[in-house]
Amino acid sequence: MAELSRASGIPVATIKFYLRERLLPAGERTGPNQASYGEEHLRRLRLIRGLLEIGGLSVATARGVIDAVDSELPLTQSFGVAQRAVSDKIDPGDIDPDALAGIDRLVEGWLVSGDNPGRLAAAQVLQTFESLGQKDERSWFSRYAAAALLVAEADLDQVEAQASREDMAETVVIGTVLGDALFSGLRRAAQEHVSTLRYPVLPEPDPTPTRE
Amino acid sequence: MAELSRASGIPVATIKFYLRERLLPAGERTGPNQASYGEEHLRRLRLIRGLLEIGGLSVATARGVIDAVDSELPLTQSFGVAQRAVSDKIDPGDIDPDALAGIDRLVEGWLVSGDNPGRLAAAQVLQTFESLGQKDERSWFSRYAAAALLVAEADLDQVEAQASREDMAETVVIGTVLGDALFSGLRRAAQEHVSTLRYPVLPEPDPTPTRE
DNA sequence: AACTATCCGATAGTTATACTATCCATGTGC
DNA sequence: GCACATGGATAGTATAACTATCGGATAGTT
Repeated sequence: MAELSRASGIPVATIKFYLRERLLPAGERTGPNQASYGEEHLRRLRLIRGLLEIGGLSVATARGVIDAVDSELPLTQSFGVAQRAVSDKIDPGDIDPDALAGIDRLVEGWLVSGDNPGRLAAAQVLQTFESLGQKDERSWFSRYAAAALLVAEADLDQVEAQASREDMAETVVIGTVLGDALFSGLRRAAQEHVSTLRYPVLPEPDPTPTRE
Repeated sequence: MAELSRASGIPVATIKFYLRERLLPAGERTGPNQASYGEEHLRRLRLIRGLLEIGGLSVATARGVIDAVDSELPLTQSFGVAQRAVSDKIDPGDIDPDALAGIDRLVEGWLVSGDNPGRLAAAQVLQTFESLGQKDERSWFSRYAAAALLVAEADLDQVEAQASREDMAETVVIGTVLGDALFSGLRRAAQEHVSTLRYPVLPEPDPTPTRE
């Protein structure tokens, strides 16, 4: 275990904590008080840290996500499980039906079930925007929807490119969790880019007075 | 204050807490122990709840974001301020230079400064994907970059559509924070859509045995 | 065999965050 | 005149994610 700690950079006490929380499977016992850990444990630790630090998941949520990877669910369901695990529960009851209808109009033609957590989350955002009086946000949002579709296609393609079912399931899960972080990072970079393009920094007016 | 609590659905104790934390400006004093709150306070409360609940920000981070709205910064800097407020500090030192280079190649041609928090965050994600052995993720990511660019254009357009500088600043901020939530919601919906398209639910095989 | 170091597992403690509840001195409104 | 609300300050609570310590046992060293 000390070795695992050294290799991963995570303190022993924390590794024990993850074991207790069933995020990390127990090592192979070599004696009543000895166990050995292998490459898979190191890999799993990296996954855990990715989910917690980058994905910002709670330990409980991360356990759900990891269980989904380990489960033998058909792939088509893995997305749903991963999505539900990372989305915090939203009571459809306290979402403005108008906002829900607004989202549905935005994604017209999409095959989305009524309890898709993303649909509810998007409606919540729309509701907040409207209550803040943001104007004409629907056309703004429709461009988000178009981009989301592109990304979703990319996600599915990447999943299909995996060799085995386990690899696919893992890609679904880390794609769902870390994909959010990736996109928001790239969006921030793109915002700076577009902003710089549109409002070029004017050449600093020369502080040296012109000679005359 | 009781009235503000009733109108917003937020307990008085919590409103006091927000006042203490300087998320909410003090009401207009009508006496040494009396103050009145107006529409703007209600609006601000809604903004606060949106940032905390939907955006998932901490109170401290939300204060930074709100200060950015209230500040008189030129708009071009508001994005940077908002981005820095919502991104957790990443030490560029513990990011694999290869991952950074990978992201830079992905966004080749973009005008992005070296310390853009999104660039660092994206590199961190790339690093995690690579350490998990995800294969061929660069081409996957490049499609994210293309989508991010679309969204960033939409963001800037929406900001430009605002009437006043304050409205623009607020749009920058809520767009930065809530836009992440919106996109990930729409992405989840789109994933279900694309997945359903590609793997249609087979018509349930009829459980009734055929007569013969 | 003695001794030291390490291990596992359990338990308890710590820190940070976001509230939430209580007090109290004042002041308002009937 | 007086019950009651208000604002401000202070203290308490709940949860989450670690982190530190302890005890019994075993492994390796000599």
